[in-house]
Amino acid sequence: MPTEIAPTARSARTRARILETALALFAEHGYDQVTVGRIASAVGISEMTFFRHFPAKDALVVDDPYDPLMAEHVGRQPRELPLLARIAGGVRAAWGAVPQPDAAVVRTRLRIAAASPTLRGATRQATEESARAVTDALVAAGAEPVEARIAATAVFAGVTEALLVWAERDDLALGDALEGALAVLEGAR
Amino acid sequence: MPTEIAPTARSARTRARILETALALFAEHGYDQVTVGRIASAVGISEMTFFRHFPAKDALVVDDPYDPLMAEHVGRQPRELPLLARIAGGVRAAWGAVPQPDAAVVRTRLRIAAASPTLRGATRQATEESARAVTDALVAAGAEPVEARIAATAVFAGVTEALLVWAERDDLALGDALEGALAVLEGAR
DNA sequence: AGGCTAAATGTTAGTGACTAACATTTGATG
DNA sequence: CATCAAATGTTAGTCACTAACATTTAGCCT
Repeated sequence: MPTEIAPTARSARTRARILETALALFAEHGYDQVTVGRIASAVGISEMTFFRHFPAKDALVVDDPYDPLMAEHVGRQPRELPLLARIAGGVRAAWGAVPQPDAAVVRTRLRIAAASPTLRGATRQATEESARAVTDALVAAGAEPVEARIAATAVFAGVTEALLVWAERDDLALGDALEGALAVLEGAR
Repeated sequence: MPTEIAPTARSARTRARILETALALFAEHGYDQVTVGRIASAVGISEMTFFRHFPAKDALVVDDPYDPLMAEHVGRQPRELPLLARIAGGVRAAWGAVPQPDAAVVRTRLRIAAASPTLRGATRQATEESARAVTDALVAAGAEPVEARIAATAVFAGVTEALLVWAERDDLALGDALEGALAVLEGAR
């Protein structure tokens, strides 16, 4: 029998309980005020078990599953465009192709992230991986590697900033915030 | 007599010794392998004294004194240009106006930073402040605040990435690396 | 030179994120 | 129901960083 890759149902349940409990505590008291020990005891597990399900405290808030999709769409953009425009266009296309996430949940996470300098750093760190995926796609499409890397980093930093701005507000649609950022990054503003 | 603002000579000497010792240790063993305790004992001081001179371990590597200058030059760029181009132009102008730093020292620091994920995060975090300074200058010059913030974040992320790329190489002049990044960010590529 | 005072440094004790090694429980499966 | 692996627990430790309080050092005035 091959090694079990998919997590057990039990494991998945524990993980979900940790996440749920932690986000609620963060939203109420602030990320930095809630220790891992407090989360663990609220869930009814040991600290050690927490770290078996999440590699770090910040992994509770920072997560970013869209990289491959964005890389794919960026790779398909017309090569004549400047790099920034190709990436922005790819992000726009990927956004249109993905099921719209639950804005309330995303906003909760991003608000938590925006409120803590520690977490803003971790969030930016996470964009490094998105940028790398997109860089690779551009290079595969013939772009110069250093230029691709710089352009991808810049666009994702800008998009991340737009998400943080959006999270802080109540009067803005997620799609509009994204579109505004992409316009800036395409040089339209 | 007014309160002494400037640090004492003794304090400045201690600070310099810490910095020197630490950078040498980092360059030899890697940032994450060198504990604060090790730095302190190499210098011949207590850990506590270390933290009196530097707020955190990463402050030894991450430092960034050019913000006001860049904000000033960005504020002077022609308002008709797109935001990215204004900021890129301002960075270019500021770079021309500043005494060229000792490339070897800068490279050492950036190499240390590039080699550790922790530190790359801290470096990016530090660019947040540059971006804010420039954002304020743009807003003062009439730009829309959210757009300015996104553009500034993107440009500084790109420039930072260019510096990290440069540090990894031996065959590239600092000015050329910067110029290449600015060209990308202006949409010229 | 000799003492005064403030800045610099040291000591001790603690918190919080994380890790390693090893023991125990739990649950699905034959 | 016995079994075996996955999940969890326990204990002990490291490292960055902080707080409170004691001690030393160095410039300065008489």
